[in-house]
Amino acid sequence: MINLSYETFNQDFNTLIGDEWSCLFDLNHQKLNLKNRNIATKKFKLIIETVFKLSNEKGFQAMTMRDLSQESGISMGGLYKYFSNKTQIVEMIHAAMVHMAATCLHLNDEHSEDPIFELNELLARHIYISERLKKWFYFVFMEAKCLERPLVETIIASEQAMEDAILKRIVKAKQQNFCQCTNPDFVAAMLKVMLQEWYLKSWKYIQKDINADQYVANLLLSVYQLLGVKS
Amino acid sequence: MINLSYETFNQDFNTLIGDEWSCLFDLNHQKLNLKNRNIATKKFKLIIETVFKLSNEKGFQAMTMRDLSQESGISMGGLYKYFSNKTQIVEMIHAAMVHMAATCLHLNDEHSEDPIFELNELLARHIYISERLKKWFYFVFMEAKCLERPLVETIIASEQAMEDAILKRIVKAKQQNFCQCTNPDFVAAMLKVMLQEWYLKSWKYIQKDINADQYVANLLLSVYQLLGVKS
DNA sequence: AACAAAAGCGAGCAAATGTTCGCTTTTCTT
DNA sequence: AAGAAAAGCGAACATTTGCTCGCTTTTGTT
Repeated sequence: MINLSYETFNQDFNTLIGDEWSCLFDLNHQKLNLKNRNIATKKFKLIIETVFKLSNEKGFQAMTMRDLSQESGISMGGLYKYFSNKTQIVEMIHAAMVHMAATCLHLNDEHSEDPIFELNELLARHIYISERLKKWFYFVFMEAKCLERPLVETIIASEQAMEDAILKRIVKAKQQNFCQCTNPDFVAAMLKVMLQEWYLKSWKYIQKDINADQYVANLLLSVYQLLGVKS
Repeated sequence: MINLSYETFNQDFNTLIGDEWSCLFDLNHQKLNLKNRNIATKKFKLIIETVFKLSNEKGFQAMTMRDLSQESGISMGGLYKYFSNKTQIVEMIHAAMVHMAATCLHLNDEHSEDPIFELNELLARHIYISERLKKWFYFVFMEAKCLERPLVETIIASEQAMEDAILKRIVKAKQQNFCQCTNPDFVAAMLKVMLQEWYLKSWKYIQKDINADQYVANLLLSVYQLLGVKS
């Protein structure tokens, strides 16, 4: 029913974007006066992964610059070559994530005739990108409050956009008599929340030994059950 | 199919527990040397509601004691009569919430023969308690990281317990041939996450004018669809 | 090898933050 | 009404925290 797998998605991601850290470099090296791409991407990797680790342990606000310095092994002064202040760390992470997600997740791609197929593909793509950028999604979700108001609203809006995109496909499927769904809004909310579940509770699925492809399979099965898809 | 409503639940809550603020008083007045119940419950209400408000705006960590003082209109010294340090605020809120939830949510009540009915009741009860204690649930979910490790693990464990309780009823229903469910784990995760959705995204449902009872109705409909309940 | 530019360092500064304590005001009992 | 106890106050203190800047080390080019 769907011709995607995490394997192939991940290859696409690699060719399309490369890796997360050079993306960070590309988006920020100008204003930070970073010249050596090789050094800088390595440092970005080290710093941001440490930020993820410490934020995960006690939250971004509670993480001090001294914590970050000690844990990453980079001095205070050294750190500030890679961002100009603490809140900019969150902004950088958010901006890079949005950039990467937008590059490979095409909400408006509707080249199929079958709205159910479109829905499946939308869901699968989102699971795959959040699998690849698991820690980024988790971080942005948990620490969004550190951002400025307008940016927070951007995040809420893009969440809503995903739910709307799901809803749109369900309604379309219903109109075209592909399914019988009496509560499209609720089903859309349910599916969107299960997209978040994948990166918010990833430890649970690692523990259960369920990978992204298996999760997608479960999710698509639920789509059929919830929508009452006619075979 | 289910004889519960938020109306009746709320009445039970009031007779069983009274109100949130006197609960806070009862649990803490000894160690804080608070004598006047009347004054103290009013202050607790004022302080904790302000904590909810400020935490909601920028997070508990980012909220300073001066913010809390200014917004509540209580002096710094005055505040410290109602808790002994900042982290104790989170602990107090958490402890009171657990106490209230445990008092009126009985995970082990299985007096019915019908496991589907039991499942419905479990879900409805949880929606209702999280409706009543909406801000408490939201706060604890968002600020759990401020707590000590063992307490955080308590929270994770109780979340897992809810999912397990749901799963148990699904499996039971399947064994007794009430339904045909091929992915009980996934369905259990889905239902639990929709319980959280109610208090994490409450603004969405206020906006859509969907109340707790309507949400429960939607949820129970999904149970039927996901489990393939035989009529 | 020499030199300039980039990267890295960490003690030190200013501001912010949690908490205290001596004092005043309110409350309640007798 | 008087007095004692509880509640409330806010300036002051010690610590923490984000951040800078003069300096050293590393890197890459000629």
